[in-house]
Amino acid sequence: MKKETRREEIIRVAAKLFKEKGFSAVTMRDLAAEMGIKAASLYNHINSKQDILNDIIISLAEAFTEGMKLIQSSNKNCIDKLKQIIELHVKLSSQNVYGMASLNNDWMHLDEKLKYYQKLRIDYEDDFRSILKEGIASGEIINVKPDVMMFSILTTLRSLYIWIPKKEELNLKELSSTLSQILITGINK
Amino acid sequence: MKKETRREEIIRVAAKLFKEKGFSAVTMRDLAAEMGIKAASLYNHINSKQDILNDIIISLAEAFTEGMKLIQSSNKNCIDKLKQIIELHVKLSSQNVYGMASLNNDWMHLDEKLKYYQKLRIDYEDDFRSILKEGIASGEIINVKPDVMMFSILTTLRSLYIWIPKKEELNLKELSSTLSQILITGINK
DNA sequence: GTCTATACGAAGATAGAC
DNA sequence: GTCTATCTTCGTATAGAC
Repeated sequence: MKKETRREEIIRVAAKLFKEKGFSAVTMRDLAAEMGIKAASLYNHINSKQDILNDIIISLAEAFTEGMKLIQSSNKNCIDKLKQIIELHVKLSSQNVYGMASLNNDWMHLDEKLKYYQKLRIDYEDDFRSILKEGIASGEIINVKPDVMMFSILTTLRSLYIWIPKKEELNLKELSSTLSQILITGINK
Repeated sequence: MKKETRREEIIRVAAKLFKEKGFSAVTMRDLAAEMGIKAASLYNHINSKQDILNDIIISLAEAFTEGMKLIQSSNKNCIDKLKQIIELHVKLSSQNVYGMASLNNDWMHLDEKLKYYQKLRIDYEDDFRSILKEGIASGEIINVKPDVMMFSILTTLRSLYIWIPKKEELNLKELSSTLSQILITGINK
């Protein structure tokens, strides 16, 4: 794999700080200190603090969009598509725990990219809801409000970043299948 | 009901702004403007910006703790206790949508109250987990990792504030029971 | 690629008049 | 209870030397 550029290193470290305190509470001096350099030096690699946030959030949002498009175009049934969505969230969240925090909590601080981000998010949710509605129509899924189902599943998946780093072992395959069981078939006997 | 004091009004308006932009991104000048006064005037009613956050978060966290203690001391079975927890979250979240945002996203900006908040949260999660473990022992609940179950249910409940204000009708009883169905018995047929 | 020096504005908060 | 005026610190960002 390619060596990490200085810019990528800055963005990675920034995401970690953003997760701990949020975008607004992290200063360029904080970030520089964490990198072991002076704040002014950061500007040789990035244009602005905003640019860092844009990069973190948009690249992740696009990864989710791409994953969803792949799942949609598959010929699986709806329950299997849901399982694939769960796997997608587990995979992307575990690969980029810090970025997921910004995606969830700091998207409102995007500037030029805000509209674009919001479109990606709405499209993603529309695709998700479509899968649930198909499942209801085909009889695979219970006929209760798809909005509430989507909200329930998606907020769990979107919060994975909070919780994944706390688990030592972290067998991702196992986590995906446990989550699938809980989210799809429930917890009662 | 008692008339809202100026201090309570400030805290209510602050919580609304904190939900939109986060604690760190809201300035005392923003808050004053929203109140129709000057920033200096705020300090006749509150001691500091920190104080506002403390008030918002701690009062909510204590309400959750109180609710959990009541549920625990009841003689219901575990599934019914879970349903009561869901009702508790729906109730408190709908009563204080803005405060829930701070509770979820800005708790790390607490100062003196941080330790106390963290204790309340950990105790709450311990109580929640105990209920799940009892349910597993009694055969009411499937025998999969209680941590993953708790995470899944609790993150959904903690995110209700994002979603509740978007629903026009908002029949709280109905929302609680739909959520109970989805979270407890799953979504598959 | 990093530094020092610095510009410029905005932050939280206080003093004291009305 | 609110105002104006102000203090002090800290924010992002740039210029130019090394």
